[in-house]
Amino acid sequence: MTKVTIRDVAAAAGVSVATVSRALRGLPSVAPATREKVETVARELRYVPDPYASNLSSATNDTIIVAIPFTGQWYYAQLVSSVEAVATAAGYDMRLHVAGDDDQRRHLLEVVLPQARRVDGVILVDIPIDQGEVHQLTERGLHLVAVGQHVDGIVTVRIDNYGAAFEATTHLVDLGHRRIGLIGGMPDGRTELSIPGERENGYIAALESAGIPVDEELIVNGNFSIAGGCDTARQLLALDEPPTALFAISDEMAAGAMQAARELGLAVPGDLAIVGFDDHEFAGAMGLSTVRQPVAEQGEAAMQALLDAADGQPWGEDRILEHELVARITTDERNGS
Amino acid sequence: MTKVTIRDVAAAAGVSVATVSRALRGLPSVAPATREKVETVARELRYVPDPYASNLSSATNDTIIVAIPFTGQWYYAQLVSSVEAVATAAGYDMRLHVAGDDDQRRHLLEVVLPQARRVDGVILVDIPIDQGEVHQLTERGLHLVAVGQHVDGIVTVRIDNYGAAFEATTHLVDLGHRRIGLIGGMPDGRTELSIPGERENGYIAALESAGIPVDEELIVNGNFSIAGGCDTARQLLALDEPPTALFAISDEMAAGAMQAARELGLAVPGDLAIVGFDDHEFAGAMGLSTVRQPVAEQGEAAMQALLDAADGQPWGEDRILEHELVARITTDERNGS
DNA sequence: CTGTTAGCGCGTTCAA
DNA sequence: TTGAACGCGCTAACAG
Repeated sequence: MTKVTIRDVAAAAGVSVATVSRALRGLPSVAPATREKVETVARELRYVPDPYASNLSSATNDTIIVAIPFTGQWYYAQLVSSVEAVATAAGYDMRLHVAGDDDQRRHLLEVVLPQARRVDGVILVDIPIDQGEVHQLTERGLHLVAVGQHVDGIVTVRIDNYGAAFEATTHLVDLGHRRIGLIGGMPDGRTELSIPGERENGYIAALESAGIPVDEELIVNGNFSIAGGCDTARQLLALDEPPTALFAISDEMAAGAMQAARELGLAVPGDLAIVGFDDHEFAGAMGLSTVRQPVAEQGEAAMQALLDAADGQPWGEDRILEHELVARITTDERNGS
Repeated sequence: MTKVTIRDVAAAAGVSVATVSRALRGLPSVAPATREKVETVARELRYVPDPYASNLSSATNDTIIVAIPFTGQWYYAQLVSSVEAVATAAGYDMRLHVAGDDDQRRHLLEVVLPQARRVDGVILVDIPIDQGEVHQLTERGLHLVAVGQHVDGIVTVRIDNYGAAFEATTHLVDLGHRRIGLIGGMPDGRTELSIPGERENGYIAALESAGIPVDEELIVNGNFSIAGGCDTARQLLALDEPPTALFAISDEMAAGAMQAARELGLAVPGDLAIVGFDDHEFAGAMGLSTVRQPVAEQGEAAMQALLDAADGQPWGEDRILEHELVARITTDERNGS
């Protein structure tokens, strides 16, 4: 790695390093001829500033951290990828941090972030945080944005999980179902996510507003995985009075439920209707009815909110994006197969 | 962001900054008592070294770049995630670079990487690179590792794509199929990936070794997407003499094919058998027969190869990992539905 | 074993 | 408009 430094450029251009620095960053007070000379030389020498050195001396950082609970899941991958696009376009570096269980969460919020150097913003995706922690971090000058679940005191980008679950359940009710199972619950190792609860409340409210009694037996925990969805669906379908429809609060779990139905020889939607949540890229191919949430838009909005905050704009209300019920084959009444 | 520097620690501990640096990094020549004192003070002050400053002065970097053609795809997300785990454990920072089309690829290889500062290794995932470019980069001191497709002169981690495709096709032949369509081709905007060709060759060889003539009409380009798989499957099934089985060289395309079959009212595997490639997380739930390739292992092996290279070990042969045919419902002869 | 002296490569004062 | 000097926070070389 031969390295061409700002000094080499200065020498070759016959000016001082300060002038090179100014010229290359487009600062005003540089004679046009000088600037052009410097730019030419820099290009010839293939000079690129060392970001470490430059950040070190300028005390700016232009780096943000995105914290997610899990890696490898479609939803988080999409989200991160959309944040990254906006961040890169704005000249920011993005770093990823995974904080799944409560220990990791605490470590992130109380060790990594408070001590983080060269970081000016954090996007917390489905990461619970209490007011004391919020205070500690904002006082340190960190800008915070939450995605997914609401956090008091900081900008939150999310959808209406309650309303979306209400619509999904009502869709099943409208098809005539009265025994509707809910595959909900927390991902493994988590206990304090609010999103599953919000969706469960939407489910319950929809049943109540349709005059259908809520049966606790029909509410199970599928831990947000395909395998979990499969297991819990099997369990629900083994009940004395099994459900005729299932609402899974993630498409992974819905896919698992479809697998369980197939293994049990049940026709979907003939014997069992299924609705998922997210509109995973595979949902269309599987014919899975689901609630679409705008994943990339949430990532973009979150990064934009961070940029606004860094720009000195005060935080406003939660930014609530639109969801949409997408009815496909797994709830198609004309399709009995 | 109040910042506590090494000087604060030195002052509080009553020693010099050099001693603090040595003590905290576990270097040998430090008195046990001094070390303990320094460590205590550092902990109380919540001191963490600034990585930028430390890299700047040590001229080490401990950063690698992973280059992938696309973002958001399951295969690449898994791979990156597994590289990241090994990199983090080894104390390396990982940066991600997306180089999809040929312009981006050229920009990466001829601008970003040659000029990259503070980077000591690159993992190229399905990124073609010619010998001149390899030379230019290795001469600059960069360690290179390829994943997916073979590259002359550098360590490559991959599977036997030819053999895997041969097995998948033979599986269909063994089930009695003689008209077998291939959904292959390049992802949108790419022209020089070798993997699709290798799999296509495996397909052709399997047919020939079974004495089945190769029909060019049955070989189509699904550009590695769900939508592409759906479109091309529709196209194949509309032929005068349509195939009774399809081999798609990615699970996404296979899923698209399943969707097309359903829309056309064809039973799978009764009317149409389907085999995919990758063993995507959704393949099990869909009952899709496929070729499993060890995704995470490839990422781990690649990062390990990079560490070995940084350690001065010479590159050896290609590291070829095992694949495995996973027969599920879409090729189950007992299942006519 | 420890402290002092030099930088790493850059941005940012000040004078000039 | 330009340049010299200083400092960012840390590690490396040398003394002692």
